[in-house]
Amino acid sequence: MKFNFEILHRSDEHRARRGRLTTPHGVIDTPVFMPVGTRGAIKGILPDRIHEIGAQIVLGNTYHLLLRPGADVVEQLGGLQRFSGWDGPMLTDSGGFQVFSLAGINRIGEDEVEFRSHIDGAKIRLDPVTATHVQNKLGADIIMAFDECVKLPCTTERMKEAVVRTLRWAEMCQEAHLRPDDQWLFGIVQGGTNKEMRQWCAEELIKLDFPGYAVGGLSVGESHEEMIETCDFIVPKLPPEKPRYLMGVGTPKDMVAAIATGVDMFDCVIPTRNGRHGFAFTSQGSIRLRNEKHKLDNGPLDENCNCYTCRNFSRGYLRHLFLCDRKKPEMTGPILVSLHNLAFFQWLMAETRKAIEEDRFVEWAARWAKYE
RNA sequence: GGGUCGAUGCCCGAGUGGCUAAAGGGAACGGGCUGUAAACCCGUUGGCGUGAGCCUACGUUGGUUCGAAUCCAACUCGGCCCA
Repeated sequence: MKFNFEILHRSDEHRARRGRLTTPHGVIDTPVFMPVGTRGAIKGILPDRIHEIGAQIVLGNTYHLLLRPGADVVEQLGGLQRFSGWDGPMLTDSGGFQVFSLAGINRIGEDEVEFRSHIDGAKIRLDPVTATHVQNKLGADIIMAFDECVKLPCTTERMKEAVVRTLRWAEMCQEAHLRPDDQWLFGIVQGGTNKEMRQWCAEELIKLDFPGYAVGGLSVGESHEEMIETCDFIVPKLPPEKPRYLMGVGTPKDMVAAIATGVDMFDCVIPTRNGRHGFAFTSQGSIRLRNEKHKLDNGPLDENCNCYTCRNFSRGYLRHLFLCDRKKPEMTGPILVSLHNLAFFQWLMAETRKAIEEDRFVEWAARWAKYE
């Protein structure tokens, strides 16, 4: 049994689920937060620390790895796990998000997207079949359909166009998929905050019977309330026995609220990016380390955290690492704060799982609704 | 002792009659970051006022002028050169 997903606990009071996802490279407890390692590395963090903080799965990105070093290179160097020194489960994004995030320098055709490489300006073509085959070569346990993520707000016509494309591409990805026994391919529900679009997209994808479903196209500018409202509408319509993944989300508040709608998986660059920028998440709220009030603070980032950073370094020291040269912090600072943030996100998920198991999720979620 | 150059906001430094509360940089302070083109980007930084605006500021004192950081004189301090 290479793959399996089981719900270990649920409650009648809410839709949060405590689950377990089994993959060829290991077991993942859900709800789960997946650190992002776009180019085959989580910026600043070595794999042993990723294990230490309890992360069970990390992300990679098709677009970036396709540009450099190329899917063949990764494949010949043993696949993404061997290549990146991470032996646990992995998930690769399809590059679909780059269609959106690199908007303005790309052309979207019926069945392909042309990018201008951000590295050297060369024209890069990506299509559903290529994106799938690249992900087959990279070898992650979970791979994603190549979708189109539209920037919000947008017209209904534009959204419909993207959903039509996403649906057609989803089927193409499924047909092109070369390793269905080793890699689970997830479909992605698009539709922005438009419920009609969301429902239609979900219904059509469900007909294709993917082993897991993602909700894409959120956290792209809409409010927290709109995002959660959309999840609250669409997540319960996804097959309950399959994993649900809310892509690109999010903040602690976003994630706990989304778990309440039935989401099982998250990924976000926020803990690492913000960590590099001197912004720490803690159980007591967030901290901007550059702020003067931490200058003489000898305490850890988070009294309740047991991560390497919190065990060994004070806020005052971390602040110093960011401010000893404002233009170019001591690299240890970004590394230590990224590590802490990831550890905090793992702690948050572990505690949330426990809260679900112990039937005190509602109370737990209320606490995080007020975060920040 | 003689000559010469200089003294600008927290620091460095531009400006050499009005468009100057004064370029630019540093430093300090603050904000942003949600499937990573991001160890990045953006603000604020004389005082008071929400604001129009008012006040105080370009070493000191005095002068020229409608008007001076900018021109003149003396002085104070500093750099360099000559004795």
